[in-house]
Amino acid sequence: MLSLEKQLNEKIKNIFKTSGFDEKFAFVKPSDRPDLSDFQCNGALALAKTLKQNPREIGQKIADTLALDNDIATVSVDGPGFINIKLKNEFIAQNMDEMALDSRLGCAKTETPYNVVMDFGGPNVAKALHVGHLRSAVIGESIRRVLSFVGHNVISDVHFGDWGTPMGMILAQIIFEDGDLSKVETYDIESISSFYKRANLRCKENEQAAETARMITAELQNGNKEYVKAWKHLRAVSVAAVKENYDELDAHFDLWLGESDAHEMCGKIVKLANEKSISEVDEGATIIRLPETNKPMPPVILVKSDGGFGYQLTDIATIKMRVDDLKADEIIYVVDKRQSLHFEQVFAVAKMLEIAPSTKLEHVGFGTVNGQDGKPFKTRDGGVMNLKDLIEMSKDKVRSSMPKPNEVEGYGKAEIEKLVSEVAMAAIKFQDLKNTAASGYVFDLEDFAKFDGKTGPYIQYAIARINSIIRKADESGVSQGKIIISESDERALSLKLAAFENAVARTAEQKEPSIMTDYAYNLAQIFSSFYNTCPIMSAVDNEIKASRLKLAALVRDALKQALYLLGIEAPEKMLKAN
RNA sequence: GCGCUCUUAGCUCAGCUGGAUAGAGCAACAGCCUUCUAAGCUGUGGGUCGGGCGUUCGAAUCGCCCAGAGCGCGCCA
Repeated sequence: MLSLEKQLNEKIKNIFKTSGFDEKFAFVKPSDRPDLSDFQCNGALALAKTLKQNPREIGQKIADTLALDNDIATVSVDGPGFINIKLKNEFIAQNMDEMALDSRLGCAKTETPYNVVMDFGGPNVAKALHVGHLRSAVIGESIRRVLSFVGHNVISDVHFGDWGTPMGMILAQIIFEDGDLSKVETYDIESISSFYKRANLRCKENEQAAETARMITAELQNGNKEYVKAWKHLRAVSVAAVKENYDELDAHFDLWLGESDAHEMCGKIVKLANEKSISEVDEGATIIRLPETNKPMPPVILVKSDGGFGYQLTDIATIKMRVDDLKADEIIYVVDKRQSLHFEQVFAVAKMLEIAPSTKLEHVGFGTVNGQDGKPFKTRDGGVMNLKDLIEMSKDKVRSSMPKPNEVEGYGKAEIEKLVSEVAMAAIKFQDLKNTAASGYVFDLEDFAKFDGKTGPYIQYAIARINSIIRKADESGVSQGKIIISESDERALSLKLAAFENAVARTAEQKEPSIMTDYAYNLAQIFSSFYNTCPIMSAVDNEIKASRLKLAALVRDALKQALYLLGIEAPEKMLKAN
């Protein structure tokens, strides 16, 4: 089916076409003045500018034709030239009936599906995920779900940080403390992580230690058997730990490749750059200079003076692999926006090397999670907060508001814990996703355990209440019927439902999950008003009862789908302790 | 120094080709549970959209200047 808004746009487009107006202005948007109209078209204003004509006259011409349409209740031209459109209730109702039959809720699949490779997550060996990793995982996963719902073929790759200097630092630290690498394979993630922390400190203070670490890194990359063997263990343990984290976040990765997998290709890229004569050797490093602009554009270091590959080279090589092996039409990096210059450089080199001639490269940068001081968040001891701790904190808060296991029939320990997890994760993810990705936000521990107002649990709660009504309807044999719109809350709710497609489309276009959180919240909010003013099961009129039941079920479907697109679960019931 | 991104209600943030009375949530205050889960609903108060100039019939939105903040700028990733 075509969404209501799209149907309306078709009508307008036809009028523009027959009137000889540029069709690019032929579209409506939900009215800014709900007291005056359901939708407004500002096209006359834009047209007037290009045609140098009176906007009200153009608007009136369009409005007069539109008024003849059977689905339109009233059309008026107001103010400087807004075309205000009010739809007939029957048209909206019929649209809802169609939407209820459509498993995609009015969202047609794209006619031009792409192969999209998504690079998000970005975990590193020996580092547990912390709050800084939250955004990439949560935003990336949401965009992944949205793009694949829209119909693209999305492949996600975690792009594990497993090949840089930190590898040499850890190995060096272990050798420094143990004398050799003989005990490496007995170390778990905690000890590897603590080796890394000590390595970090030591290399900062001691230039000699840093030098040794770089040397070991280079030897590892050149295939030193002893180092490779130890490294394999570090990597395996880290991947296993990180997988657990991502499972809990419900972030899905099709590929678990890492920087190390691009190693061979890195060598080829260096060769290619040399053949094309775009690289040069400077101070012992192999670099590519980029065209001067008005902004600082440092050269890209392919090979460091110690012989190790630079991380930019890894990203460049990975682009080639994604284009060659995965046939990527588009590669999306969901990475901290502080890396924007890095990606600008990498994309520029990819272009110079002609390794991705028809692939769109895009960096979706997100802002940092900041502390009260406006700088990237640090705990009191100067460290970063573990993601696991954040999740536990939120779970504790949820758990304390829940009934104890077996207090509610069918809810033993396992069921309660599942519910606790679903609600806590909803609170955390929604809290993060409701912010525009590009802007950072101030970290407040309390925010991740809030369940009132514009939060994930609020939306889950709306769904749970609808589920409850539907269960009741099933028990008493009441079934859904044709939608009838008579109350203003029914009308408002229907119009919001009709906007689902628009919300999905905008989220996909802008790769901006906050558009979806906003929509989901507004829909849940309008439903809550409806819930209070329009009784369903106790409605006296059977037709109204059947209509409202169907409307409620449709809201549930839309909210569940919206939450799915955000990576959030929708529990059947929301329980609360007395 | 150069560049990028920002500055909207007490706090955290929206604001869809430039448009009509700039919107939410939280916090505050006042109501609503014998009625589909009160994690809810209804209402009230609260903003010279950082400052200035300009473009325009019209600017939170576009341009320039200023002030303030964050981030980035060759061998960490």
